[in-house]
Amino acid sequence: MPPTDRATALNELSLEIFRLTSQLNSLADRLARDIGMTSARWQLLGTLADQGSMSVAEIARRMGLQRQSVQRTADCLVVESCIAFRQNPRHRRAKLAVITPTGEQALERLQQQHRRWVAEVRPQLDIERLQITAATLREFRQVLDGRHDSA
Amino acid sequence: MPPTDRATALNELSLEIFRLTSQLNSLADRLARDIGMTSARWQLLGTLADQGSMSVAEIARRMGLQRQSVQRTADCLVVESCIAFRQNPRHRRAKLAVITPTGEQALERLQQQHRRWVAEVRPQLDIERLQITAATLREFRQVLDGRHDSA
DNA sequence: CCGAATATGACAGCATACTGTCAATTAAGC
DNA sequence: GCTTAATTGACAGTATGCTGTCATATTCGG
Repeated sequence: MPPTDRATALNELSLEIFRLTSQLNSLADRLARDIGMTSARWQLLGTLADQGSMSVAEIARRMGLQRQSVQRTADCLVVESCIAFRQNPRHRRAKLAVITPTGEQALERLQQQHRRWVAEVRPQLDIERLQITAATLREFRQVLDGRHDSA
Repeated sequence: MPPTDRATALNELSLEIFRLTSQLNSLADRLARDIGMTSARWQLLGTLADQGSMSVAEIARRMGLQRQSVQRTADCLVVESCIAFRQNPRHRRAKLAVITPTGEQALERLQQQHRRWVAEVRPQLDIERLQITAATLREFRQVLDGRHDSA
């Protein structure tokens, strides 16, 4: 197989990933709009719910984003009373983000919306294929991760 | 398989897609930085190169973005003399974007950088798996879309 | 042929990603 | 223990998605 085909395959996959990102963000924004939430804030809230309490830098690493991006989203969530920062016994500067009752309530409603949507699309999805796809993407990402010095 | 697992699988896949989008954009920005280009502009330029000449609205549909987002990126590329708008015989308002010689030159250098990168990661990628993955993602996207076009 | 619906571009505003820089804190090495 | 490096949060600036709205151009139904 000539290198051209390989480049084409990579481009096709990349393009598909970009399109899907738009679709997923759009969907999440739509599901979250009724309760005044957005895709990015929902993602942060969900990550925090999985882990209990984390510093902003930890959340960023977990989500694969820059620290500063997460910081701003977190500040928004604090303003909306969905999360709060409490002192971190292990680090004076890096406070721990925790979900507030208001945040729990919002998340519950978001998850409800999400479950409803999953029920809708369920018949059209082969769950095992999606799992295999996620695993392949994870490997692909790790290849990209190991190449920061290419230029 | 209980619905919880299904939702988890969807979340895992979505998270992976978001992470990969960050990685891919970061990579493209890095490869393009030397020649003063960015990921988004490179993508637009590449799409235009594939198709010859298109209106902004056509490019947007092709890339799965909003018309207005593409318009602004296109305006940047005009300022940088990489593309130009010429009259459209079929539509007085919707002018056709075309690549200028400057744009061709930039694209050639970008593609050179890209080929170099592909050569680097080649040994670590199973091209057929990536193709299968892209196909699965396309189906997934079409479920989200609620339609079945084949872009 | 004409009026309504649709498509398009222009402009404005916003959400959220990025980078860069700085000071404060913690961790690591000698 | 002290110096140096790495981590963290804060702040500023930029890139690029989104939505909303308006005027204009095109297309379509009757």
